[in-house]
Amino acid sequence: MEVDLRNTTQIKQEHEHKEDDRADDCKQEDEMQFELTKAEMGEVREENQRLRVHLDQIMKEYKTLQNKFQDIFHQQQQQTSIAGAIKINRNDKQQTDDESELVSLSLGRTSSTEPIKKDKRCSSPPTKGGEGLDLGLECGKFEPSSAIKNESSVIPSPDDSLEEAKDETPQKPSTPKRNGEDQEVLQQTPAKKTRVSVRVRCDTPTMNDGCQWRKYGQKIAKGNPCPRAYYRCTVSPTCPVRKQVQRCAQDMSILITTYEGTHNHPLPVSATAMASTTSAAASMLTSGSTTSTSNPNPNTLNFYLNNNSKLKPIYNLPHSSISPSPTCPTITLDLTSNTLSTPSPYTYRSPPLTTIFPPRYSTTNLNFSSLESNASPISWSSTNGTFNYRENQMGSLNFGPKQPQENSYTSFMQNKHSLQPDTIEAATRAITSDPNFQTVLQAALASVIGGGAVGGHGGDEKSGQTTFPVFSSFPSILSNVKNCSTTVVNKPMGENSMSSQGAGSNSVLCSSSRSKSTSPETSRDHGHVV
DNA sequence: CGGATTTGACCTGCGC
DNA sequence: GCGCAGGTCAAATCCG
Repeated sequence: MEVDLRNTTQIKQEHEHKEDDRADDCKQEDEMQFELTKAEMGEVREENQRLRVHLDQIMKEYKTLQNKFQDIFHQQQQQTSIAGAIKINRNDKQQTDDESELVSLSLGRTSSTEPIKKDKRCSSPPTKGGEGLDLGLECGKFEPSSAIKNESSVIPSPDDSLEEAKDETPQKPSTPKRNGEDQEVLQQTPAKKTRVSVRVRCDTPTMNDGCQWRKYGQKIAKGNPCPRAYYRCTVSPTCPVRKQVQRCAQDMSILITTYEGTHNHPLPVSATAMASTTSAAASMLTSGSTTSTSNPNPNTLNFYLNNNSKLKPIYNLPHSSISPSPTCPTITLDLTSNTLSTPSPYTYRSPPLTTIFPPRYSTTNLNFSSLESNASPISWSSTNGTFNYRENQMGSLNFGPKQPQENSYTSFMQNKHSLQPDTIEAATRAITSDPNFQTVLQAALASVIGGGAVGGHGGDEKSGQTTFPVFSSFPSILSNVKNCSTTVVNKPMGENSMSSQGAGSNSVLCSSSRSKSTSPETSRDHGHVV
């Protein structure tokens, strides 16, 4: 019994001892943990500090570039006004008149064979051209600050409601004063409807853009034997988005779909690419920068896509008949490209890229190249993430003008040969840093890349994560584009509904060094994206 | 039978 | 003010 008691005591003591030890261990562990956390916090704080410094530096650079660009632009304005006047007098009058009412996003070369029809409605007097500037893509003067101001409206989100205000509180298109002073007022009260028109070769009655539509009317438009159909978005009963579908009078195989409004509801994944594109394009109209009065045709921005040494028009000039009236600024995304075959002499001709990249995505040159300018293109190097003068290479973005008088981008680029390379680089950086520009670019790319999903069997995208090479140094673009494009980048484009097109059709070959090799056949129909 | 489409009527804006 | 053209409405019709 005594032994037992002693044993018990002993055990008790040992137990207590152990508990003490454990407590000590715990204490030490806690202390260590605390120290570790402290150290980590210190590191984080340091990192924070570094980032802050970095941010300050970036902001500083941004401000400098902004000022620099404005200076450059002012110089360009003077030059352009002279050069533009000469050009207009020579042979560009028609186009000037037509394009003044339209914004054209041309990821690809402008069609040279499709005549630009002169429409009564679109041939407006010069004063009305200025009208278009106010709410259109006013690139005559590219002001990052104003772009930042409107940044929120530029981000192409399916839920973004660019025109919600317009649609929910219908306003009669008043006749506001169209001068620079009223710019802000106009932006706040978007009286004009912004439309995004998509031209695409399509055999089906409508193109599958991923949304649900209900037809509510049909009309034979004058000058076009093909009826125009009117559709409403039925995904949400309150959705203000409408679209018009019409065959092109000149080419019945071309389907012209005009979108109006912005979806006020979540969209199916398959619809996001188109929605992003239209939304972003529209936002370029509504959130436009301030106007250059000296730019006779500032509403046109052309995006050229260089594909395998051939410039492929992804977005090009619309037939002016599509633009219904000056009160409705229209962006036309032209995905019909087979009319063009001759590459621009100013475009870098890349070697047969199939030897370098998988055939399906053999190259990724977004070429904003000049058709008229003799200047070499400015390119954005994917290797160092900057724009480089006369350094056009595979996987680069080349921005250039089609017409010298078109907008600030183009007018700026058109005369770029007279500028110093470093100046150009600074300016291009400034341009590309603009949220509007990035948004439209990303949306356009998303549309191009993601077209298979939208145009074909919507909604069967895969969740592959393929980084578009050209974005590797454009984190902001990349991050946004990822949302709508990467899911479709890997999609075999042959699946889309446009695969019926001939070999001469627009083939946007999105190169990706990381993409898995696919059959050459699947590389053909990349361009038909909607 | 319910939802989608068709189609003629009506409304509105714009040019003359 | 009138006519024209584009856009929308809503009843009729179609279709699954």
